[in-house]
Amino acid sequence: MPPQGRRRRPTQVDIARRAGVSQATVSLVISGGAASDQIAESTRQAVLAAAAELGYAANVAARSLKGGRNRLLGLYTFEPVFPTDRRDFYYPFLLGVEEETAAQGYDLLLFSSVTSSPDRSIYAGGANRLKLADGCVLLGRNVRREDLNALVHEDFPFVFIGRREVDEGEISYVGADYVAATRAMVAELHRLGHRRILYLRAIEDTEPTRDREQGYREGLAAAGLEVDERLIQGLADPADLSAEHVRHWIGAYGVTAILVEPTEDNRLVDALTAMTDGERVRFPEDCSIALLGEPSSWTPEPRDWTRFSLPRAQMGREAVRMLVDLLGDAQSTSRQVSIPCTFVPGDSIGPAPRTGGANA
Amino acid sequence: MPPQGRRRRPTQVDIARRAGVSQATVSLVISGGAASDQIAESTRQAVLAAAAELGYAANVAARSLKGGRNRLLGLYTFEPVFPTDRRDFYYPFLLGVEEETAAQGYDLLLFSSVTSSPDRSIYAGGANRLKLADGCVLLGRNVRREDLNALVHEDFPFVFIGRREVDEGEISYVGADYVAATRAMVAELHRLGHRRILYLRAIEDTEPTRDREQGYREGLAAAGLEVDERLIQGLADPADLSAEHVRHWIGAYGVTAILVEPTEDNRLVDALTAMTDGERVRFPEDCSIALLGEPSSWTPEPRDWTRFSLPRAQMGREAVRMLVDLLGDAQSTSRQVSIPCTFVPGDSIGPAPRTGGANA
DNA sequence: CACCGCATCTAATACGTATGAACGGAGAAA
DNA sequence: TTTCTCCGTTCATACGTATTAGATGCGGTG
Repeated sequence: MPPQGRRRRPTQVDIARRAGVSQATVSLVISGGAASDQIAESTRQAVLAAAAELGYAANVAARSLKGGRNRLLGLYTFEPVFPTDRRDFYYPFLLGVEEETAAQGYDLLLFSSVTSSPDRSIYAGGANRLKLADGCVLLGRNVRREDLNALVHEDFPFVFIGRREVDEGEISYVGADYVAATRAMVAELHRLGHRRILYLRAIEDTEPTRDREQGYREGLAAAGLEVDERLIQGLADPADLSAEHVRHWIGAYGVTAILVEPTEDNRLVDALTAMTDGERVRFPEDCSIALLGEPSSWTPEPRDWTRFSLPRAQMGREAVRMLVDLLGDAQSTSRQVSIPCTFVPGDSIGPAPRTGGANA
Repeated sequence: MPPQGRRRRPTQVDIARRAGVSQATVSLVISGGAASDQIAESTRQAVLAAAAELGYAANVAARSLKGGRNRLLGLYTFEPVFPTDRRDFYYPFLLGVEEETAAQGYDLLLFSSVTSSPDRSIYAGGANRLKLADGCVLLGRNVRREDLNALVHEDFPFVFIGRREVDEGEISYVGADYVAATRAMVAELHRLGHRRILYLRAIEDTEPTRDREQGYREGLAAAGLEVDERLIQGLADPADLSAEHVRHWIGAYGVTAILVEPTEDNRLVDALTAMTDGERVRFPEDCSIALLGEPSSWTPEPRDWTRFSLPRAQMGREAVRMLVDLLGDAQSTSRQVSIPCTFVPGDSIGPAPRTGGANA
């Protein structure tokens, strides 16, 4: 017992003693729910008064230990969030998540401690800290599959922002419709007369990348173009993208337009800017280029690249709505939603040059 | 009870059964700490093996229930945070708070539900929800004094970002040193030859405003200038600031420089931009002007106003460090820290016009 | 008068972990 | 042989809450 130390937090037992009732009664009154109307109004008032006087606040740990709910939603990011460039990318998601969390009357628990641990597993401390919350929104490109599997296995309610697949069963997610957006981008380029369209994809084989590739293939098919596998190139690091590469592709393959997949940071935009600054390649005069997504919120308008943008805040809101919905559902059947992206015209694509011939 | 329901998470009891020991032994092995070397090596290995096979993960709720603490820190904002302009202002604080929270091995609880409630009292729900966390960082200009008093009264550990005073006792805070920063700004203007310096202060009488005024007075005193009370004007809404006002002050009072207190949004910058866009007043040709602080992170460089900026991320970090320190201290003596601001030279002040005479 | 229904409330227990006290066995000292 | 010590392990309990199965009292009914 702390002799003169910080006062112990009041518990339901304290309230019970003060109000002259039992702890069980206090619990019934406080948690409010179904059985709460079984309580006489006078008793109820007495309990509430005592609680207010003592400044009572329920103990989250105890509540969730018991299996009850504590009106907390968690947010966990698989990426380290401290690099500021990425952070700018994730901020809109956070905004949407927090806004909808508030609207639903929940509080938001940011799992920072887990995030900062050296190995980025949810189970880092030997414990699954996520379970402090009633449910959790997950985020991030580099997912630990084994963690996802474990979560599904444990039947813990969560929603992923971004489409994700998992070996054992279906998971709930709110994804961006990269397939449709990429398909539309190909269609637009085709409308402008482009026939040789290069697709620069990320080297890792994640769902977003697969979706873009599928959209690319579908777009070509819809335009009646054959897929030239040489025009699908893996790009390990966007910073590698150079004027030499572009000139090579134009010369060797007759490429007139490029679709490139951005990373969450601004390496791609930096590389593009570097190319155009020296006038070594001009977009769209030498070659059209469009971004299959939207990188980190570039600061002072480097250039209005043609791209599509995902409604990140909206996705955050939608994910929270889905999660709350999931919490209310005893069956916990998984849900999947894809949200359309917005086409941003920009100024980096233009008509295909007349001289560019059929070079298939 | 789930009849065929999903597999229950393994507990220490499960491990104990499998390894043929007691739950207590498992706990001793798992938690590892001091008493762990009391265990025979063979037993230890058996337990660890069983734990690994079952995929054990400790239950955080149970663990923190036992310990009394959650390892949760709260963050509460007195302002509604949804207007995006303000949000940009508060974001750096959040960044710092979250970073240091993570570094300290805590998780961060954003009190969104309280924030969104119509009356913005901590005690909105009848109970003090802040107590979900072990301690809390508070933020925001428009504080509810009665809430602060109650918190102090309840002996709940918290740290305010920004200097705050309270009737009953001292509270802990991490503030910006507005006094010194404003004093330095006055000194700089004096060095440039200015003698008639107007101070536009917020109309509300909050600590940050009082500190700036004190710095203004101290700065004048240090420069050997008398305080002309007419040169201290209250400004209800920064949007009210107009070219007519400025011209009037120049003409009637011989003002050559203005110090103005910004709000957390961008109304002030908008008003300034509106003035200069029409060339109705030129800064610093017609009049020097400096901002006593830094408004919302203006998007695409409207102009590099002379100002000082507060290290918001650092303040956030410092607040968390202080809070954790507070948690470890049984006495819970209050702590106060003021962090110096950074002078941003900018281009909106210049030498006082020669013609400007002593007009006191 | 026994019985029932009803409205309120309480006793008891479970959740999973940590930990101080207790315990049993083996050897050593008496 | 008895007593003591020490080591490795277990017992028992507490943490704060939610929940279910009763307990209690009371008015009405047959």
